[in-house]
Amino acid sequence: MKLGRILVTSAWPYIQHVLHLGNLLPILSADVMARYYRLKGHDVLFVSGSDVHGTPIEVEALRQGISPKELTEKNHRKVVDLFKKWAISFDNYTTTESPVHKEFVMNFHRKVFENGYVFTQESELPYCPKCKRFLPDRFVEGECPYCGYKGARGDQCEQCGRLLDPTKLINARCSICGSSPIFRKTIHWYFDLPRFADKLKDYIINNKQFPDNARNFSLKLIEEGLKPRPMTRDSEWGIPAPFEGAKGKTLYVWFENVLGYISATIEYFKVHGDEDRWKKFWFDKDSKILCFIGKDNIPFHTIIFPALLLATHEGYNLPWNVSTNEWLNFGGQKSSKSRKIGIWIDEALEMFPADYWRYTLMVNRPEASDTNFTWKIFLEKVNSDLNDTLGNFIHRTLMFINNYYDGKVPKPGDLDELDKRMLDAVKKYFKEVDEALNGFHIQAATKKVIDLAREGNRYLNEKEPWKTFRSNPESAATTLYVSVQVVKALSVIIEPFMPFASKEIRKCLNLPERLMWEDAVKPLKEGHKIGQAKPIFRKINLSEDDLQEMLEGVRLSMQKISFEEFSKIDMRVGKIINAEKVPGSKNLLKLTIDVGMADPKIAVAGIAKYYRPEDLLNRQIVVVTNLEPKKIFGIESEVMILAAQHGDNVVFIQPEKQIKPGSKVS
RNA sequence: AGCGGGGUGGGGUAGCUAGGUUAACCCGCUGGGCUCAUAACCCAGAGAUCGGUCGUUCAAAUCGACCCCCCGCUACCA
Repeated sequence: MKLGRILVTSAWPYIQHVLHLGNLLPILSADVMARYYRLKGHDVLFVSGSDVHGTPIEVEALRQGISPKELTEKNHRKVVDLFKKWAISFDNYTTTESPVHKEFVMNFHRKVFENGYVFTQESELPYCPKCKRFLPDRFVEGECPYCGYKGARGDQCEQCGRLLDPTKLINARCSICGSSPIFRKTIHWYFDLPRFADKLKDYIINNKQFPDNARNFSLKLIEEGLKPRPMTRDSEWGIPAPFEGAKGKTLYVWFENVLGYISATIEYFKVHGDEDRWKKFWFDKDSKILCFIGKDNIPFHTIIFPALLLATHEGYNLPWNVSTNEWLNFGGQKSSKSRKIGIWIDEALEMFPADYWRYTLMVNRPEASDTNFTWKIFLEKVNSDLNDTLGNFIHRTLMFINNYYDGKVPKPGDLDELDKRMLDAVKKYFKEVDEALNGFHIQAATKKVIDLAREGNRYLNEKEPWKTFRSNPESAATTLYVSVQVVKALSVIIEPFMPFASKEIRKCLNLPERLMWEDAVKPLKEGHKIGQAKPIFRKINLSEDDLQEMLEGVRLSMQKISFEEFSKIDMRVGKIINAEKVPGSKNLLKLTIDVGMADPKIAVAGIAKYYRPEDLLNRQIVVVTNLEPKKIFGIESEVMILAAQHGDNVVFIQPEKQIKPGSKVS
């Protein structure tokens, strides 16, 4: 591909919650490609933003007792901060609440209206009198008329899979408040989608780089016949529908969030000067629009968005490619916040560096079909690929130069067959990664990076410079000269995937932070002084169970409680004044504890396996005094002692010095 | 129910649109080598007749038909 202008976009995450790793896939894929294109020297702009409107967000805000604006601003800030930590190289990450976006969207739809692609139609839709709102189909629940399942939703019964509509449900109720919805007449504005069927078909057929999943699915939809789509909603949280008589209606999110690709471009150049330059991206025919999405977004990007652009008659560029990923499952199941399945992008970074995740996600990127995330795979990728193969190759090369050549790239002698083969391999892999990325085969490209390191390891083993250093110094010098060229190439070609590691390696090589793609194959000169070698990756010496436990720990520690909530827990120092086994139980001790009150308190604690009663007498410990009492083995336990547990080991918490029983712990 | 995608050695994937050498790669396993390096690296080997059946063809994992299984979508859910 010759140098050009490319707008890279990723689907706008709906920020009802923080995203999980699956949600991150399109964003991460877009980042890899944006970084790659920048390295190649293209004129790149990478934009996205938070999708903040719509009913699910209103409902979530209601649940949390805050306004949709507060909820989405809170989540947006959180997500912006996280994307930074994930090294997502957005040029502009904005939101659908941005004034630029709102204004652009309203003007855009006025245009579409003026061009005659919008009409109104009245319909009867479910309305909850108590919540005073119209309900999207999925927010109506009731009994399935076919299988009798009680929790069926107005769009579909999850039990029998049949498509429903809210009028069919028996005993329908509002899933927000539980009262019975009524059906109320309302008017909505519709987009006349069928009029674009032929143009869309041509567009999709002629865009050869569309992946199969997006193309086939879209063509099928067109063949089956497009239907007009309602553009408006009876909802307050959204962008006002800019049509006459549409007071109180907002635009359906899918008719505004995709336009964010344009408004975010406009906003970027507004902020950075050069206000008209956004038009280069959206109207110049040599500019490319490249969208990354998950497979659920296909029709919105291959049909609705292009149709909207066509409806303006203004000659917008349509998406050049819509690179679509399949799903990432967790242990075979879909991510689910409520069922605690999956890993969230904030938790992940509390566990391991971003590059570990970036690599694992890209090398396992679901392209042909859904893939599965398991700890086993994660361990394999990090330990075997990153640490043993890539990290170790770099380290052994740099250590050798540090230790044997005073940290200077040695002067090579004549190249033998193996040397030439190695240098050719660098060029070969460099080219293959290039080709793979150009074809959006990110998974394959990621694998090839490790393959190059593997080639490097093989080369070192065959050349054995640790032997030839004495027997044939010229050969050893050549070997290390060649090896360090491989390291340099790696430092460049891993950058799109692992920007942090790339930077680390550059530092070890004493190279500038910024290099271009082509620099990968430009040799380091002899005599170049490199820096100190240090391991780039660390092995994870944990079992799958350990990792799961770690995740759960991280998850707990991230569930922040307010100081007020914490203050409700009354913890005090107690002194054990009596301890005896609970008759009939294996692991229970009955402890009598002085907590500084008139009467001592009783605690029933499961520590008999770890402590003998006589060892506990007069020991000071920490107890929670205001937990609700609980009967255990017929004994009322009034307080709880604090203990730490790791696997099969349990120890209680003891003050570091003696202190008066009843002293408050905080 | 319809549609889309998938079913490849023990695990994970590629190949399959343009059918043709010993079905590729990673992990794991077995045996060996090396010691520069993060107990890492390298070599060799065992292991799949490519979901099933039928068909097209000189030749099929790759094309066609039917069947079974998994995932997703079916647009007023983002």
